[in-house]
Amino acid sequence: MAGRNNLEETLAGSGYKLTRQRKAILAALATTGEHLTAEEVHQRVQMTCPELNLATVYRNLNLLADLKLIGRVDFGDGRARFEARAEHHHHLFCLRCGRVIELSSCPVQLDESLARKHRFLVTGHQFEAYGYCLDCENCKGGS
Amino acid sequence: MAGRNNLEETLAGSGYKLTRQRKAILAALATTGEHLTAEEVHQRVQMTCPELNLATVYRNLNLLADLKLIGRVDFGDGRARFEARAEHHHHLFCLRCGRVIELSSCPVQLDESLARKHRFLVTGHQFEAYGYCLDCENCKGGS
DNA sequence: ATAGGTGCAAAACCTTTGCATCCGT
DNA sequence: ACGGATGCAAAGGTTTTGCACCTAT
Repeated sequence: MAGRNNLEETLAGSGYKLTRQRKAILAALATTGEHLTAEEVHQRVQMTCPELNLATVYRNLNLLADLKLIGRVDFGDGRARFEARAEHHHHLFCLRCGRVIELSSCPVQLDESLARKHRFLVTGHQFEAYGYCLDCENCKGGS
Repeated sequence: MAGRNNLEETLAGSGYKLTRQRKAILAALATTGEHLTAEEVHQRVQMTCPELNLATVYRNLNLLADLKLIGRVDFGDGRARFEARAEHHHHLFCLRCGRVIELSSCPVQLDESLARKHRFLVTGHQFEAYGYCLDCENCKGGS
């Protein structure tokens, strides 16, 4: 597997230092499948790195996301979320319970005709789908 | 055309008052094809309604968007933007000059198999594409 | 040793809210 | 006249920044 080691090597290889704080942040994301806000990362990191400051969490989450070592997601609720998976992918977000389902394939069809028609070079996109997971869909009408 | 009149009637018909401020805000959006932040709406409205407060702009943009009388867009830069077009549609956003191109068709293919596979009811989605418009693409390498 | 990283506190930024007053119906 | 709407100011929440000190290399 190309796990944490790969991340750490890449980080160090880019001229960035491998600090205790960065290890803790990477570990917090790597050991959960969830999509954490900076605040949540900060909370989880308290256990292994109690003095780690929230500003440092922000600085590092942004750095790691810019380096594409982690992923940054926007569920439209006004705060950024971060996840271990760095590759391009999308999510189904439950509006009721907040559950997140990862999509393995990208449902966006950006063909060349679109680019030609609008004379626009698409370099990336962001897509998130909203709705209700099975559990929440069932009790939507109920209670 | 079902223009401003329609909007005003819908608003009044929903039990909401048709104030000078709301007229000005609707007019500001209707007379531009752009996607304005609350701050930008506030600026443009100064001409016709100098005392209109920014808080009122926020209250009304949110109300109008909730009533689906205007559209709310998120380009991922941390602030909401609003536009006259209320129907579901998407954009190409130029990362260099900020130009926005409206897409007439939705390039997202959310078929039923996806819902079935993940046992998820998709009620909406948000999608924006990023890249470079023709002008910016040309001078990207150059200067 | 040195450049980069961190902690702390303060500020920036966008947005919302409480309350007294005002205005559309 | 009534209830919703507004203006003002203050606060809320997230994220960034300045600076002195610290630390990985």
